[in-house]
Amino acid sequence: MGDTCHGMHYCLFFTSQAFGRTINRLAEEEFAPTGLAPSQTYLLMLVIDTPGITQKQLGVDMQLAPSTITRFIDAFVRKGLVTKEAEGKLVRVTATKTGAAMQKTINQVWANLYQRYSGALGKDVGDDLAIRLDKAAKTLES
Amino acid sequence: MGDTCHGMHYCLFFTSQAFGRTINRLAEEEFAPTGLAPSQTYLLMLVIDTPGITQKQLGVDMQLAPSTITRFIDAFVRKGLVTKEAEGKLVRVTATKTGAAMQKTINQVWANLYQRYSGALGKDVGDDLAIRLDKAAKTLES
DNA sequence: AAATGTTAGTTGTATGTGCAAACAAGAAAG
DNA sequence: CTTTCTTGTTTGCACATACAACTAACATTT
Repeated sequence: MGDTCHGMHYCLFFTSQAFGRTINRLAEEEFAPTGLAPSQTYLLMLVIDTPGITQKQLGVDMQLAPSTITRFIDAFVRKGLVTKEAEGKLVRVTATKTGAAMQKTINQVWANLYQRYSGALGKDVGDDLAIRLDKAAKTLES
Repeated sequence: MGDTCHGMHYCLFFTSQAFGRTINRLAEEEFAPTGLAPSQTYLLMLVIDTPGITQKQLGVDMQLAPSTITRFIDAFVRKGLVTKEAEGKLVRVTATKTGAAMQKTINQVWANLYQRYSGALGKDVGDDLAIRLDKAAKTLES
């Protein structure tokens, strides 16, 4: 034992990646009705909840690179889900009526996903893990 | 609250993805000396530690799709780090001398990564999180 | 042992994601 | 006020990764 990452299976990097892939598979199944990938669904929710949010802020919230946000938002524009509005060097993003109308579906599949992993892990275990991960991500960023 | 995933920031799917991206950035920095991406480094470690391991098993261990394993292993073969040996429908993979020689470097960068996130999060917090994630991933798979 | 099903691996293709470079708008410094 | 520095966004490229369709080897059933 000592102070290295060994016991490979208990290295935080690798456990988080493996867990991420596992829960991503569940999410893709449950989010299929939205026609969007899970990460994109989350992005759309952020836009719906915060009209006029900047791409910069979306990147910070999701820990995604600016270029990734650009591409996702452009895809949403093409699908008519959001509008972009330049304001100086900023780009502000707002959901269209079509985009906002997806909120109900999103809430539904989201609840389904929650039920699914909570059922397997236990509600308290899952919630606790989510809180720890959120906190840890914020700590590591600084 | 109720039984949905809201408070988006405390949805296990999204917190795990955001955390995964954050720690992946750290890992890419620390693993740079190996010349391999972090996931590939882990894969190579598995092969070094388990000579003759099948590609199937590697996929299970890392929660990666078979096609991904094929491509990573083929890249290793091209770099002369491992050899593939067909045994019926199985493919067994073993590190070459060159591949095995990387173990020392890998251990070093691994220790660096561990130091880095343990320093930020606290050793016990990080270790605990890794154990929880490992357990949760195994639970969700079944 | 022939037909059928199952499992491991591969290849084509598509998407997610990041980095580096370019660019444009603001801000700061001379 | 110009020059320089910073910041938000975009675009070109590269790589990670998955799925679907395919092949090959094994296992089961009859």
